[in-house]
Amino acid sequence: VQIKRLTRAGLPVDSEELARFLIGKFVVHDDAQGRLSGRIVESEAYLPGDEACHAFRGRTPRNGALFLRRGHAYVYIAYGTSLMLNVSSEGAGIGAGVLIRALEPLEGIAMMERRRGTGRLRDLLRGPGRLTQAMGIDMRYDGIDLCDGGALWLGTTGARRPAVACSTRIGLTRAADRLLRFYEPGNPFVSRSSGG
DNA sequence: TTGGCGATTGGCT
DNA sequence: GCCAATCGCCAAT
Repeated sequence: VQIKRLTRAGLPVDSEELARFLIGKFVVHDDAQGRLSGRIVESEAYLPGDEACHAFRGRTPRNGALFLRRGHAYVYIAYGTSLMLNVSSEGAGIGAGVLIRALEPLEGIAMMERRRGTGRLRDLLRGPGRLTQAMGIDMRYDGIDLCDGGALWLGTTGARRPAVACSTRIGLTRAADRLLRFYEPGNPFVSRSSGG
């Protein structure tokens, strides 16, 4: 299967549309030791004016990447242990993003197994903290452009858009009832079969 | 300077 | 399903 780079012009301009659009697309990391890739099966949108969005209280040293024009990586540490990968999703100066919550493994599975310390395929990329660990995505990628030909990028095979279901976002206390989580129904690599 | 609080995970019941 | 571990961030002191 040939994966082609997505350009910025190919990304929807709206955050919620981008979160839907990314289901069925690919995250690719051209690591020094080889290519790692997975198909996006679950995402969440964090919108401008959304209380759950890290950008809600304005720009800070941590969340600066959310304010870059769409198609940049925002990487942060959750709970002191897990790294989260997001794609900035609005114009420059507007803080919003899409969290990548789960991938279906495609390439580099042996390296993912080593990094995760498990041979269970289903546990490699299911969950936002797991997928960054397996793919070798760390804080060095915070703020990088995913559309500039670099080592971390978004791709497509040109396949037909899959079915997409939506639910409430996972793990939130604020704005917990908004239907901004998107996933491919029935896909076993989705972190949970439904939201709240 | 500090303490409360997470966009989670893994282990155990 | 429940719960503790873990630590950087940032609002309030």
